[in-house]
Amino acid sequence: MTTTPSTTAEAILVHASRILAIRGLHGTATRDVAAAVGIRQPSLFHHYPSKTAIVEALLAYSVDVALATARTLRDAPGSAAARLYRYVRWDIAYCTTSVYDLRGVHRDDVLAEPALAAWAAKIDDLHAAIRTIIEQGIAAGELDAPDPEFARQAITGLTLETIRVHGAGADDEPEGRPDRAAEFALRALLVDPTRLPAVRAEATAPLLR
Amino acid sequence: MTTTPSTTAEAILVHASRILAIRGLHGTATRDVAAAVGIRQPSLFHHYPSKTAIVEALLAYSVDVALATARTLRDAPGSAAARLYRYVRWDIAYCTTSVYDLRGVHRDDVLAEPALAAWAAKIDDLHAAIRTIIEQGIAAGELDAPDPEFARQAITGLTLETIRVHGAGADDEPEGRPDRAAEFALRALLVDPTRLPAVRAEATAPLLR
DNA sequence: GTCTATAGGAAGATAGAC
DNA sequence: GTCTATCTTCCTATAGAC
Repeated sequence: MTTTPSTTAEAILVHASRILAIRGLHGTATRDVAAAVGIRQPSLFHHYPSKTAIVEALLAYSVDVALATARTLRDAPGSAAARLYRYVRWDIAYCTTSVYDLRGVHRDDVLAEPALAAWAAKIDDLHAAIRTIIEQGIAAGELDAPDPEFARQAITGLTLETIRVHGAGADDEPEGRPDRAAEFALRALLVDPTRLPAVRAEATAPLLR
Repeated sequence: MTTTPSTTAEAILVHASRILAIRGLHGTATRDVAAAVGIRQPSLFHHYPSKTAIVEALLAYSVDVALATARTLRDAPGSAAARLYRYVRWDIAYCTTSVYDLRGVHRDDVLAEPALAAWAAKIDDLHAAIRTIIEQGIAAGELDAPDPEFARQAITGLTLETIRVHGAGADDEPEGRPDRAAEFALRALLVDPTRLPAVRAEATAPLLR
């Protein structure tokens, strides 16, 4: 958060993400972004062809890696509970240690924009991969959820709110957040909650290839 | 959702809430609200003095009752786990059975608006009441959470995402949603998860006065 | 209570100088 | 790569007729 961006294009993304997080897509004026960067509004368009392109760059940063990670974990060996723990932990760590404030990027005002429909579809794919991991856990008798899709929604809500609170600037140690969120989700889903330490241990170990 | 509003003022709230849920505060144009209602844009201002006043009416509907309910449950007798279950269940049922689409009302683009700061403060009070119930549960040895504030955030995220998905129009039975969300939260927090049926039974019974 | 007309400003984006 | 100047469109809100 305190790192000075090296290029103007980077600085635009940083400041745009922060304003977007608070004011939303339609409340984020290119003039305000430019002012935060320290340039005039038309200069933005030398770096990005449109306001939408700025948001797409942030979506790419947020969604592409998450989708790849979720699919890797979906197809990885090991217990589904540990893979789910690992994903939640990774996702929150990835978003909360980023230079960008990614709170605003997954909201309906962004994803309902027709020009961004492809990103909404990618997020659907991401959700499907996470749901599959949950279903694997249920099939293996590790997890218990009456409706895997509801469990996925619950984890999404937990994750997004954790990222939101972090972005809003809570001052307690952010180090523990990813693990706390993953533990909360797994405690709610594990058939045998006493397995949580073992699941955490497996999820914290280096990933097998 | 299919009920025809009785008055124009009501119809404005219904349609404004739906557009607000998708497009956000700054993306919700009074022209679009008026068009959905079937009147011209300036006619809105006969019923509400400003666009902000429309949002305030929705915030009042959403927050005032929730705050009163949370404070009542905070001070009510009975186990804290059951009172927490009851709150989550009630909150989701209240929002998902409303004529309004309340997804957009708790978002940062609304609550960061200077004119709506009083409502942001009320939501802080609401969160404090819920956190107190969690702390009561921890003190009583019923609940286990390393950080009560984090547990409160997790429940908020779970609740908001459940309401969001409902508003987005998932077609599965919405009847089960409030209980599923409350069960998810309590399973994650109960020291002894096998007590969940007893907690649910207490939470479903009529509230003592 | 709804309308037309319009004020007054802010938005995204382009043209072209330097 | 950044600037000034500007186009065009969209916004909230007001005035006043019916």
